[in-house]
Amino acid sequence: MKNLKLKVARAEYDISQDELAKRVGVTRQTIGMIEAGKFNPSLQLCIAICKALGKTLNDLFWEENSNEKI
Amino acid sequence: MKNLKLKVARAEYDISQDELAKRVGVTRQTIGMIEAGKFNPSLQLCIAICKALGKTLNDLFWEENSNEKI
DNA sequence: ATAAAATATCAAGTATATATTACATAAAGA
DNA sequence: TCTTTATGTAATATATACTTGATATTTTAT
Repeated sequence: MKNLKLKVARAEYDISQDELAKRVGVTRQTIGMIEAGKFNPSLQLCIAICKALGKTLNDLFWEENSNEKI
Repeated sequence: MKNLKLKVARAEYDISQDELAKRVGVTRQTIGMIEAGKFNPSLQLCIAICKALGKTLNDLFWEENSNEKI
């Protein structure tokens, strides 16, 4: 499934996929694939992305509605 | 680095590494390695673990103090 | 309308998460 | 003591995250 939260957070910071990729040490393609929901990033990469965008894991990678707590 | 939060959450539920592993569809060794901090799990596995233990990504996998926001 | 920048996507290669099998240790109970 | 359960760890195998390099399309600016 697409990760729109990531795309939005990147837009808030006004940085390109390429720029974010450089900041977290991966390639532009990897960021593109994550936003497109075409794969399953590692935890460390998710954390690096969150830090680069001033967000937390829950902000960018947690689907509230897929959680049955309430 | 060790993931004590995961070990504690598992203890709260009183389930073994093996039991948690079965619930999330991996092997006991994989859970053991994550708790021991010996590798970098995938996002989907982290999410599955969180759901099995009634926690969120931030609860189990986010290090508050490694975040420079404040 | 054209150029530049950003994104999408693809094929082939490398690195690493995860599985499988196995052995070892410690704790708990019979 | 002997057995069972939980855990740690290691070797080899496989699946897949991620890279590299390339082309194509879309968006934005001039």
